[in-house]
Amino acid sequence: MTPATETEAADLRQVLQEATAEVIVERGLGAFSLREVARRAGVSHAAPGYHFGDMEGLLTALAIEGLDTLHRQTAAAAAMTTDPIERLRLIGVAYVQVGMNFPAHMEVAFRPDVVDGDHPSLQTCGTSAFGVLEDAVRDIAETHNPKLDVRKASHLCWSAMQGLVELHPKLTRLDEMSGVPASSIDDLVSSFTSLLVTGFLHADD
Amino acid sequence: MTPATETEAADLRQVLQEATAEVIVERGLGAFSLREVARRAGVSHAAPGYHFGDMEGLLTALAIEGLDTLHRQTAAAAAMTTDPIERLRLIGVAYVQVGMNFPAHMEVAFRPDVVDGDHPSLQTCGTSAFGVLEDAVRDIAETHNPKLDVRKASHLCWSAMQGLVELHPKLTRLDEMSGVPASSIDDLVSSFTSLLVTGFLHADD
DNA sequence: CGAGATATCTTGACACTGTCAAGCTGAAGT
DNA sequence: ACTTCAGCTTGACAGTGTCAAGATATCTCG
Repeated sequence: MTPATETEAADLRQVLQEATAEVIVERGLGAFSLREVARRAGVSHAAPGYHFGDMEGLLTALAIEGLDTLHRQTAAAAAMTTDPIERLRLIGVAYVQVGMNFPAHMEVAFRPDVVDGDHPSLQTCGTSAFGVLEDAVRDIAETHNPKLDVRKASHLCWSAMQGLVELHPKLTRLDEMSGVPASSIDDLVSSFTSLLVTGFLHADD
Repeated sequence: MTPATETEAADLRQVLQEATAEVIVERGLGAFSLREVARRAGVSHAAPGYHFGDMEGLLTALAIEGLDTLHRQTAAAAAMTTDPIERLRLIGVAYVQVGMNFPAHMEVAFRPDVVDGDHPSLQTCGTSAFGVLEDAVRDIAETHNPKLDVRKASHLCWSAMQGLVELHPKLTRLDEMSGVPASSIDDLVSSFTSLLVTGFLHADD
């Protein structure tokens, strides 16, 4: 109720982003409500708009936070080994773990219909996260196969991981319907990485 | 204004689905409006609800139509060749072309937050579409590498294609920002297929 | 110390929304 | 001719996002 200090205002922005993630996870993005976020944060319905401009601004801030987390966690994973192939696998595991630990953040990160895709920070964070992956693929190319098209191979890796995160619930259901024991997502990441790297090592584009 | 015959009612359902796809493409799914669909179809705001139950029902019908189209077009593509490797590439091209020709259908097809993921037809169409892909991968395993885990390899293919369709706008932008000439999506499909198949041929799980 | 500026809210209004219920109309069935 | 039914329309309601105006506490400056 009382006006906030700068620190309190920053705290409120963080509370609003946490409430946003909570509402997305509980209700689905399709039923997202800015007023519900305000209620959970204990402020009036107009407060989020003051801090973030509008609903798109708030969701964009959440997407930036998500891609920043993705970048930091994939960079940390990459630093855990000097073996380029193992590095790619660890990056994949980190990617999927961020997707599971921050589902709302990652869900909005690739939704041009609800976030501002032109936002500079969103693009910068996305470029940084992609860079970690591309560096790992480049290392593989340098040590095992200089013929590999690093750019395209990096695109394939990201597409595969992004597709896995999004499709995993559906693929799991397909497996269950076929009576096949579903794989854990970590297991799939390792299998995917193995198959992808095998292709990279033998590629002769 | 006048009550419809059964044929006219079916026509209206089709008109509503076409208007739905149009609104999604123009406004984005995040700003989708059922009343706008009704306006474009020239009926009252309650008519879509009568035919489809509610907004989720309408979007689910669109998703089913999309997956059915995907199944039919990937099956047709698969029938165009007897070479298993070329078949997989053609399936990938067909997948991406459906994604580009029916963006609204494919956008809602994987959105559990706006469609009814438990709808039997949605699952049946999804299973059928996946089956075309899995058959192609199985043929590759039988002719080139019996050690290949067909299920996981199929999952990888679908994840990669789905990820490509969704990420292609963002990846294209990353390429342009880096001064790299962006690849066409068909070119990427061919490169992806080549890399994936190379991995499949040499896999020894 | 008081006045003015500023940041950070709140309140209220507006137009739009999805859903539901009641009612209308024409065709089909008895 | 009456009843039933499918396929709508109209109207109401509660919730929504955004905007404008106003309130309040803090900060700055003379």
